[in-house]
Amino acid sequence: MSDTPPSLDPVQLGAYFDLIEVTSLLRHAVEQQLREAGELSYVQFQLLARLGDSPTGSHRMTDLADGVVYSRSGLTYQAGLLEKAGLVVRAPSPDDERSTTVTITDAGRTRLAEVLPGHIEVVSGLLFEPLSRDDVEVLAGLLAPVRDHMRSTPPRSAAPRRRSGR
Amino acid sequence: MSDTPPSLDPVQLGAYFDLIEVTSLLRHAVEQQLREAGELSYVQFQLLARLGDSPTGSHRMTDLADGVVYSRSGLTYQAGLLEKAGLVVRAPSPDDERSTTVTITDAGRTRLAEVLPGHIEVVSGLLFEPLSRDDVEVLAGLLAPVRDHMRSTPPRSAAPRRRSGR
DNA sequence: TATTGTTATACTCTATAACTATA
DNA sequence: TATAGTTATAGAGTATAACAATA
Repeated sequence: MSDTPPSLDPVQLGAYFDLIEVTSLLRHAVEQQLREAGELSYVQFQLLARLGDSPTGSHRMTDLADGVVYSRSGLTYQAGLLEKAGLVVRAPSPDDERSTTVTITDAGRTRLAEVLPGHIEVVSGLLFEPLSRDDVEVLAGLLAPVRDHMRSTPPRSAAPRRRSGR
Repeated sequence: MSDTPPSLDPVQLGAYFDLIEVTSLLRHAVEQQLREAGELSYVQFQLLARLGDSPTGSHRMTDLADGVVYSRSGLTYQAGLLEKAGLVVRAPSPDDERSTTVTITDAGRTRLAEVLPGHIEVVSGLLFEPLSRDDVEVLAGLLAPVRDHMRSTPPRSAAPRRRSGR
């Protein structure tokens, strides 16, 4: 509580509101598509996509928790659902017995492939339709630094127990 | 399933992912701030802010439901919470007996004022810090048409049949 | 002791459908 | 009949804290 003047000019305010509104609507539409096309929540889709992107098809729980915003117990819950559905498997990590390695299964990849086209279609039709190629490039150029800034600011998933340096 | 080429180029994909990630992190931070500073969920804050912005301090339930994405029952639930907390009042509309008019109370305005500085500080520090004034203007210029487009797209259940040129 | 992950639990939120009442 | 809103209910998702196991 020092010298930060808390105010947003009208342009900032508009950008902020539009950002929230746009992603809210987009998320809503995408979640519906994922649910209908493949019985997946958005978080589950993100996890599957992340695993599918990995060269090994695997990630440690902690890495997934850092990538996806939520808490560890939340990740355990979601990973449990995915495992129950046969889309991933969990196994102790070879190098560190404390860690759990999550790996996407063939069924998981299949499910991902089933869902992806519709997903892309929604995003394409809803988000990118009114944007030219140049627009998209500009947008990407604006968002990347913001993302980096947010990522570098506070550690997320590992909730600091007691005194958290700040 | 034939002529729809569902694909996003790398730039689009990056923009999409960054958009989701950025708003996810932002939302998370903002929700925490709102909760700590004023016992408000984000939806509740949006409702209060919308009412506070109105010249009359009032809106019909339907208008609020249209503004905030969720279902009517969800709005009833949230409005109930706000009313229980004394931040809004509900009354039958004078002109249309079916409608309910929601009005922000003085306590609601006070709460809003308590929460707003911290809210703006979070948004400012997290979203706008890495962006210049020009950047923000460009961003706003990109988001506005997207928002309009999304708002004007009525049903998105299962109508992916459109392939215009690209 | 610190880290990784799980479990138990409690709670918030959202959606669906049935219902009331007004137009 | 159509619209506005509420209620009941059921389910998904998240966070917190306590816990066990490994480093």
